[in-house]
Order: sequence, then C-alpha cells, then structure tokens
Amino acid sequence: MAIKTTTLMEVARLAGVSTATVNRVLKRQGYISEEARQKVLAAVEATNYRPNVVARGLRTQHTYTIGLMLTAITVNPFFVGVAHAVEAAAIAAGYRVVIFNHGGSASHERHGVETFIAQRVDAVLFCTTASPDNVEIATNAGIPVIEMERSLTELTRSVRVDNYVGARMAVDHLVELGHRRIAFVGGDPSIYPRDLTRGRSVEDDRLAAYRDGMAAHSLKPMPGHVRVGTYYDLDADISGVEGQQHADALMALPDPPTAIFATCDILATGVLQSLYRMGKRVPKDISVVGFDDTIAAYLAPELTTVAQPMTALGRHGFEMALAAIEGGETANEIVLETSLVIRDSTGPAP
Amino acid sequence: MAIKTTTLMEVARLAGVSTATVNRVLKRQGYISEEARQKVLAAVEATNYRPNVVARGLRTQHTYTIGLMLTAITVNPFFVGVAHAVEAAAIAAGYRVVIFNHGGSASHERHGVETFIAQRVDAVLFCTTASPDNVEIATNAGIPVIEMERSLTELTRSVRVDNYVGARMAVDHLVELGHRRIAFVGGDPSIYPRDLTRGRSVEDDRLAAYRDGMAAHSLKPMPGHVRVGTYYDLDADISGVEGQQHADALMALPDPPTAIFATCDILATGVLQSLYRMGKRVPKDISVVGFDDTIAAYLAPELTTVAQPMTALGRHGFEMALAAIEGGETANEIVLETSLVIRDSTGPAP
DNA sequence: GTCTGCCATGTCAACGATGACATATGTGCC
DNA sequence: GGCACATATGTCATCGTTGACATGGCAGAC
Repeated sequence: MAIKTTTLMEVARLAGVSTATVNRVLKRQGYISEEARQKVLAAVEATNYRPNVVARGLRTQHTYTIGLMLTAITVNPFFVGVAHAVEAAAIAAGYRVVIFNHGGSASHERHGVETFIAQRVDAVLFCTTASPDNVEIATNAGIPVIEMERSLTELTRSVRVDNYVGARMAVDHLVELGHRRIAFVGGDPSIYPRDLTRGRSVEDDRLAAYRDGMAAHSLKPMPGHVRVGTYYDLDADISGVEGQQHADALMALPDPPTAIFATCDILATGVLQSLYRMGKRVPKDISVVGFDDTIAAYLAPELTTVAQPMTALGRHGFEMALAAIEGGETANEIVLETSLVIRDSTGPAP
Repeated sequence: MAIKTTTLMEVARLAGVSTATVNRVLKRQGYISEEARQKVLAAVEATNYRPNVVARGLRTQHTYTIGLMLTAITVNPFFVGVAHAVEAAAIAAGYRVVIFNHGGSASHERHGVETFIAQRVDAVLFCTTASPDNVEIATNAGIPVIEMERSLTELTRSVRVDNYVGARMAVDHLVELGHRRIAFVGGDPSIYPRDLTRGRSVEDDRLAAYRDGMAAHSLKPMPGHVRVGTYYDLDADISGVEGQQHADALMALPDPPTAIFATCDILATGVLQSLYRMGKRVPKDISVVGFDDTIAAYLAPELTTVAQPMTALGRHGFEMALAAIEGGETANEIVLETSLVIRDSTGPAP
C-alpha cells in the first residue's frame, strides 16, 4: 500500500544526468546548460516527479510545517477564524499547518506538543494553552514558540488583542444609549491560565473594563449583575446554555438590567434565546452586546458585538513564527485593536 | 534556528549499546536483556530523546499522516464538525491530520493535493471536491482516496449521508403540521460536481425529496416556491445573505408559503432574519426547517433541522482510510442516516 | 565434543534529497 | 604556453531510523 513515486535518481537516470544536475535545475541555482535543463524538465514531466518533502525535511532539518495548538475548534468559531487566517498566511509562504485541539486538557495538550516535536515542526503557535508547562516543553526542545491571545512566559513572542479597550467600547456604547443597569455575563477567569507577563487573563481584562467603564460614568453594577461562569462546556461541545442560565437569573432579579454585555458571542446567543422565550424584545425592552463577532451577523436580531481581528491575529502570529524560523525582524509583542460593530441588538434604554 | 534534538545514535552511545538495541527496546520487539533495557531507558530519559518521525517516515515509507480536503472550514460549521471527528479518530489511531481548504477553487485544490503527495500522506479524504481531476491525481499517485459526502468515481470508497430520506423527513414533518404551501430554498446544484456513481448531487437529492414528498401528499409547489442559489458566497466567508434574499422574495409572492424548508442551517439563518425583520413570528405565522444541525440550537427560536451525523461521517471516513492503508476490511460505500430534530421553529399551519 | 536452538547484540545498507567539493571544459588575457 | 576564471556536471557523505542479516555466547541433547 505504500505510495510509489518517482525519485530524483530515476529522473536523473532518465535524463542521462546526475542527481545534482536535476537538483540544480529544480532549484534554479548554479550553472546548467540549456540542453541539460530541457532534458531534465522532460524527464520530470515524463515521470511525474514530485519531490519528497519527508526526505528533504530530514536532510535540511527544515520541515516547512508549523504546529497550531487550539483549545477546540468546535467550541468557538473564533478558533476557526484564527486557524483559517494562520493557514492562509502559511500557505502563501510555502508552509503547512498542523492543528491540534487540546480540548482544555493539559495531558492532551502535552501529547499534541510531543507530536509537534516528533514531527519536527519549525515553530509552534499556541492560541490558548491548557498548561504553561507545555509551552516550556516546546521551548526546551528548541522550537520557536509564539503565543496568541495571551503570553504565559517572557520567553516567547506574542500577539494579543486589547480586550480591555474592546470591552470598554461595549460599555461606553450602552451608557451612551442611556442604559444605567448594565449586567456583565462572562466566562470563568480562573479556567484560563493567566497572562503571566501582565498578571491578568482575557476575562480579567474584560471584567476590569466593565467595572472601570461603569465607574467612569458614575455607575455601579447592581447586586447580582456581574455573572461569570465556565464559559465553555467542553464535554457538550459548543454550549450557549450557560448564557441562557445567566439571562434567566438576571431577569428574575428585583432590578433586572436594561442591557447585558456578554463576553463571547456564544454566551450572547444563549442570552438572546432566554430573552426570546420570555417574550422580551431586543433591543426595545433590553439591549445585548457580544464579543468576538463570530456568529453575530447570523442572529435575529443581528448582534452588536466587539469584533476581534481574527485574521490579523492569525497573520501576525504566523509572521512572528516565520521571523523566528528564518530570522527576520518582528516585535516581541503585538497588541491588536478590536472594533465595536453596532448592529440591531442595541438601542436606547427603555 | 534548527531544532536540536537527541538522536537514536546519541542515546545508544550514552547507554553503551548499538542503535539496534535502542530500537528494540523502544519498539518492544526482539530479545533484550533486562540490563540493556534499563540502560537504554535511562539514557532515553536523560537525553530527553524523541523519535524523529521525519526520518522514520522516510525509512518506512509510512508517515502516519492523512490529508483532509475541505471546501472551507469558515464557510459552514458542518466542515468543522467533520474535521473534528476525523481528527479525533485519527489521533486515537496514532495518525495526524493535515487539513487543506480549497475554497471552491480547482486550482487551489490541485495545489493542496500536490502538497499532500509531496508530504507522502498515507491517504487522502475528500469532503467535497472542487474537481474530480484532483481526486484522480491523488489516485494516480498511488494514494488511497476516500470520498465523503459524494463519490465522484467508482475507484474510491465513500461515506455519504442519505440526503433524500433526510429531506423527505423535513417535508413530511411540515405536511403533518398541516402546511400546504411549503417553499424550498436550496443551494445551486450545479456548483457542485455531481456524484458520478449515482448521477445526482447532494442538492439534487434534497430537491428531489422535496418534490416527491409534496407529490406523495398530493401537493404541488406554488409558482416561485422553489428557489435555488449559489449556497455559499466564498468571497465573503459565511453568508446568510442569500437566505434573506430568498425569504424576502418568497414573502412578496401573491401566495406566500406558510413553511420554508432551507437545505442548510446557514441559509435558514438568513430566512429567520428576513422573517424577523418583517415582523413575522416563527412558528406562529410561518414555520422554518433547516438542514445540517450546525448552529440550529443557537438560534432564537431554536431551529428544527435535519441533523447530519457529522461525527459518524468523520469516523467512518477515517476508518475507511485506515482500512485502505493497513489493509483491513470495510465496505466500499457507507450511507449514513440523518435524523429530524424538532425544535421551536416549526408549528401548526396558521 | 559438537550440534541445535535460544538469547542478546551489533553492523550496515537502505529511504530520497541536498549541497560541499571535486572535476572537467572552455574562454580570454598576458 | 600558461594562468585565471567562468561554466557545467558529477561524486558522495549526510540527515535519523529501521530491520534484515551476521555474530557470538551459552544451555541442553546426542
């Protein structure tokens, strides 16, 4: 069942030259007579020769492959967007991407990192880590590591998003619309390893921005209006159920909010479903803002959300990896901006 | 910048044995004295040895890698589900998966296939092809090919879903609820290469099931009630816009439908948005059914849809590939069943 | 004692591509 | 003629792992 393909040697034999000559023709380097080139190209054509990148990788110690570590591509379309962007950038540069989903488990992630090392990937991109130890394992193996979304160690370069400013825009937007009772629905900050260089997680930043934003407008969250949970139900794949539960609880309070800021579009989805069941109209009765801009445009009403620059995140991540591999110039840390996309789920306070 | 890792040779030297002995210990085969085993294991531990699968792949002509060709993972969560299932099955069997998104372009797909061949993947899984030629290229290179979702040639094994029965269930469900004016919103059947062994595309099957289902209940589609389009707007990533346009057009007809069957959840999303804007209530004023069960559970109201067995599709696809690689037994064609998931978007005809 | 068979270990040629180095021919110039 | 240099091509060790084959020791059978 092994794949049978032509080798350089066979091409050389057919063309009546040495493998070195064939190699020179294909690599377009060194001196080659026009006659030899024609013979080689004809032989390549005739034999349907395709270079064996496995052999090349062994010889050159360069696999043109990068590993991309994700939490779980099924759990949040955010990862799909990032993965796609990384892949597009990689393919354009002649690299391949191998994706591994750790699903939140440090041991799975460990296995993925070992796989990457065994494969001799040229670099590893972590977009969310289950354990900082695994980042270290890759680093210790001599593989350049880039961290996306958060930086766990000072050893690695990173690309992240300015979650604080993003969340702040969401709050400011709601306040400008006249809302005073604004609730916060977030993920569990402790489930994520913290960004060690800054001492805060993504969720910490978003929550801090919410509190600061409220305070800046002399507002104070009402009792019970700040809700955090586990964000993802990894066992049950994507789960907006948590968003529903949060919204159910919020609307049962004596002073229910007139606006809800959810720190993830999937959570916001659950919020919208809960409100829909209660017969609340959005945004007439209550406004909702999400975060990510993943499925926001597919909901009814279309969701106002803080858009993450997934494409830029992926592209910069790959470019940093490339710089680490081939020795180019890059910043050690890039912070990207988010933008507020105003759609139909936010309106004036009732 | 190259990764520096221990080699078998270094482990052997440290343990004071030959590489063959180290290999025997690690592979647990052949005769090894307990003493040698201990020395080797200690040396492996001390040097942090990790096998180089690149070298192994060259030597054994077996890379433990399979290529997965998709249209575009960002365009429909269906592909995410399938990719995840393939990956899970592959990892459990000690294989790696390399994903390539052709985005609907035959030349991109061609490039992806060439990449797979150059990488010497052990098998290729096509989940939707841009061109049958590319399937042939892989086959000609001696790589086992499995087709998912449709089979283009008789040369390959395939796993597909029974779209006809699935679509028929949707129609029957609506008829049972008392609907007579049921509209069909589908993708463009011609954009997809047809299933050559059966002469029909996925969309053909779904449309045929709709027509047959209507006829079986002595119903006839009203003029303008059958709408097909381009399904995906690949340039603009996921696009539910088309679904909106279809619904806008349908509701402007003199005899608007009381139920709409959309052959993709993303299309259904657009339909729901359009109806929401018009102030139509679902399912009180009009019922909607989707297909895929990707984001159906995240919508408000939750969408009744025909669930595709994405996990089974991916698992069987990988198992067929494994059988082709390692020479096990499998069917040449597997047809999986769909199921109707009744949620909140369908109700009695008004 | 030597023959057979079981253990235990080592040697070495692949796998296919690469590129440093060696070799060989031609051209121009003093 | 001899030298320098550009042109053109070939040889071969190397990357790390694998496994067929060879080697050698030791026990028990004849």
